[in-house]
Amino acid sequence: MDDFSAQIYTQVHQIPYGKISTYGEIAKFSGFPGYARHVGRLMATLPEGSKIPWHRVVNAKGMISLTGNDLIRQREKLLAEGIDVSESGKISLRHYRWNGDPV
DNA sequence: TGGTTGACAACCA
DNA sequence: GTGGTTGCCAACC
Repeated sequence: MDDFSAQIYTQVHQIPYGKISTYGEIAKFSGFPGYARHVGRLMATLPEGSKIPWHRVVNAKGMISLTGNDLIRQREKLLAEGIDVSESGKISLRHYRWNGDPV
């Protein structure tokens, strides 16, 4: 557990219910601008029982980058929080984007 | 050591 | 809105 992952985990954990953010923003807010890919890699390697709301993190286009079963799983979680997600995994960033403000 | 890959981002057509 | 290209940075092979 290095500082980078710790910061990312904390930041993602700060995303309030019903809100989402992008990989790039998460990285930036955590103090590591330009490390968007690493945020994605971190999410990909999260343990199943993790308390991290990884499903609230999407790419800059506001779309889920996953495919197949993983995409469905994330979409279901978001829908359960009241976030509108299209069948293709597209989200209305305009309304659900989190600006990084503390809860 | 060096080329490839990736849950990305910004830009352009 | 969608699809292709380029830039990034570390992990992976």
